[in-house]
Amino acid sequence: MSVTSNKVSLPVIKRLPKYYRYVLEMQKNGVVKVSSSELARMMGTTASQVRQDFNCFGGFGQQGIGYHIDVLADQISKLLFSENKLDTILIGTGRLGRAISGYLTAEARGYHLMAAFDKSPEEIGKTLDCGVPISNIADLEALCAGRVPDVAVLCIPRDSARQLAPILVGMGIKGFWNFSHYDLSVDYEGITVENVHLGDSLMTLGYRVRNEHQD
Amino acid sequence: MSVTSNKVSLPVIKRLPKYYRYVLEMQKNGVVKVSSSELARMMGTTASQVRQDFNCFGGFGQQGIGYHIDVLADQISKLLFSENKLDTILIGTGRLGRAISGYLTAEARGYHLMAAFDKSPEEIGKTLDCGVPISNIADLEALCAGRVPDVAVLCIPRDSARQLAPILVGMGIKGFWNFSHYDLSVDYEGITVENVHLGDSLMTLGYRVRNEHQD
DNA sequence: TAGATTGTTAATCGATTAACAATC
DNA sequence: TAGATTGTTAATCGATTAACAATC
Repeated sequence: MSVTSNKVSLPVIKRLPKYYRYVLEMQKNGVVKVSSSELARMMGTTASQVRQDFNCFGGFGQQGIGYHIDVLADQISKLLFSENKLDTILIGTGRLGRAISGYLTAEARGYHLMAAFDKSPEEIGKTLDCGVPISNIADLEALCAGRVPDVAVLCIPRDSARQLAPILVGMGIKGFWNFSHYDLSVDYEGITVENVHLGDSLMTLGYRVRNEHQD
Repeated sequence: MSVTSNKVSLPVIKRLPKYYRYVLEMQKNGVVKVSSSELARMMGTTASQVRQDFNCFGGFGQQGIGYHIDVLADQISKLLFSENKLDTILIGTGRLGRAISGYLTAEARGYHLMAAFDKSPEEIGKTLDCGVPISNIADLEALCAGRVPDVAVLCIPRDSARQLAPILVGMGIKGFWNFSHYDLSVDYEGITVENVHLGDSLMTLGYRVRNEHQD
């Protein structure tokens, strides 16, 4: 029942939020139990994979019966969200940064935005919609001296991210959600990076649309 | 030299934009050639993989010499961008939609934003920063009758995306860049979807920060 | 020619899928 | 008990890595 701790593979971890969405939806609709094959059809995968995935965490089901939605929802949410929210800082409050900050505070569970930073004098001193003030990026280390953030969200250009990276890593931040065109994960091994490169993603889509759907 | 067309695997395609970034940067810095091992170090992978990847497209290098930066830049850009930009529509002009539209028109190559849609009466009639007017989502099919978009970017809630999906697929749109919490790829096989689920990505990061960096 | 480095085939590794015994 | 469905081991599949001949 508890995490077997034998290091769960990244593909499995990345599927957890998707399981969670489908489970929450079924729960909302009053569904009580689900089989691995039903869940597999929703997920677009196989029943085998569903069972393998859940058994990475000890198994959530009952032989002969299936999976109870409530158990699934409870167990997966325990995996995805801990009791303590992750202290998070936002770096870069441009258009994308602001969209992300709204998302972070309004929709995302498990994160707490403790500060936001920008280098532009026009931005500094303003306040985000969520009430968090925008601080001078120069004061980053001073303002985080009392409490080291768990996670930094980077919405700044490539070169700025590159400059800042050693400072952020040096501060002891362990996780990055990276919208910069800069690959933190390559330069700093050992830290956890979730890259969401909008440009890269668009290029990939373009390639596939052109090459996989020949007109 | 030309694409061997034997269906390139998705992992390879997804690495192309990253290769492209590093190659462009080297080109900017006046670097003339690079070896597979140098490129591998930057990418965080092996020289073998670099050579395997490039050979999916016929091979861009010279034995004994390495890869000419100019050749790489030229070949990879040919793979990633075609002569004709992809006609693109944006659906949902909220905070995230607007950030994406700015990105799409200002920074992303290979795409042309032909129209934007929203259902909110306050939004309809306004104009995005890039000059594209916001149309009523009810007029979607009428406005796209003349030219079917290649790609749709969805920045709307889950339920709206679900309602709209059959219409969009029915219109003949082949590619989706999906910021909704709705998994188009599962319900409509055969279409190309690039999912960029901000929430999922955050959940994954949280799991990894908590479990891979035990304090 | 000798050294370097690619292109390409072979080996390994890991993730997915299949099979089946356990059990509700 | 019989049917259903999980947990788990085995087989397959695909992607990554290693090895080496080709060649600049």
